[in-house]
Amino acid sequence: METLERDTGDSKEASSSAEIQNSWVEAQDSLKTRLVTEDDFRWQLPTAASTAIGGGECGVLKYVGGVDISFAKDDPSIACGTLVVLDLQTLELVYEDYSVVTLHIPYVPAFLAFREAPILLQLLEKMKTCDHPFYPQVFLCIYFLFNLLSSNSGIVMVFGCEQMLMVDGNGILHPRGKCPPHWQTFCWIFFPVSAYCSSILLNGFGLACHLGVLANLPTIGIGKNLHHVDGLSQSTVRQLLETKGTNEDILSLRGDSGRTWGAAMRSNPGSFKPIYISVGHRVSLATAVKIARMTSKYRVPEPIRQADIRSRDYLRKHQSGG
DNA sequence: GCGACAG
DNA sequence: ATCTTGTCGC
Repeated sequence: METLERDTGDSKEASSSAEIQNSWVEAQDSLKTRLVTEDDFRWQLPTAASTAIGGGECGVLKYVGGVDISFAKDDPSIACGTLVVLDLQTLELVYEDYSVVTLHIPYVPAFLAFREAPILLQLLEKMKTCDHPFYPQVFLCIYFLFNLLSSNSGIVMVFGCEQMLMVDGNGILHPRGKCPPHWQTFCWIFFPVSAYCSSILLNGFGLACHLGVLANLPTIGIGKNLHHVDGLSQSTVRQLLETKGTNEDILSLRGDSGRTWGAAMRSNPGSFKPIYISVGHRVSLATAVKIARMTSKYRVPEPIRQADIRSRDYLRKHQSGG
């Protein structure tokens, strides 16, 4: 039987892939109970008025982070994790950091986070421990206290109150939330209380959710391809976009069950290859779409695109020639 | 039973 | 995720 290696401190245990996947499912379910799928942050999105005044006031979202991972062409186990932070107004880069590591966990569809989250969390931790000029220092102390009092995760994140993170990968648009058609409606009518509890568990839990919960950060998930779920497929989405014509560039991703998993957005009216936006953590879909739109110069929003490009460049420069 | 399956 | 050439268009 195929086995995967698992690091448990000093000793390495070999477990069957089925066992490991079961433990991954448990971990996802447990983290999922802490997931917040509505707006839960202190800042506001910049408006025309706030930018006219200058955009420097407290409370207006000023920075957007982006994370991505690239891989070496010769050795797929060598990876470069990247964290960038862009100014939301100018889309200029204000921070970048890289970490080249060897990955031992394979990519398994629906369990991407177990492969990629550790390296990305490490970059976020590192940023937390260093002071950076664009950090709102006042919030930093308050937020730190708040985290100390309320945190039940092992990671206390101080990212400031005016930032959020875009993740290359999905949020709740993820297959573990799959449910039979009309099951949800049935439950809401006859068992409203348990349905409320289930509605939490029915969410998928992709990389963006995983990172958001562990780092206690607002996150949104950006997929460049669709992870098929609840009857949704790339061809379905393209057909729907075609029937919508050029009037609308945004499409709500409603599955067979009636559940909305996210949104498909195309930057160009003529392009039928959209990006897939979904809620990560502490951000509603409406807000996620707004932020994706205001950071999109090209098909892929800038935070993700910059992380993507720079990650590949960094790996190229540092694997050959030093 | 078989295929599909983010990065 | 990565390997890949040119080509068409702003």
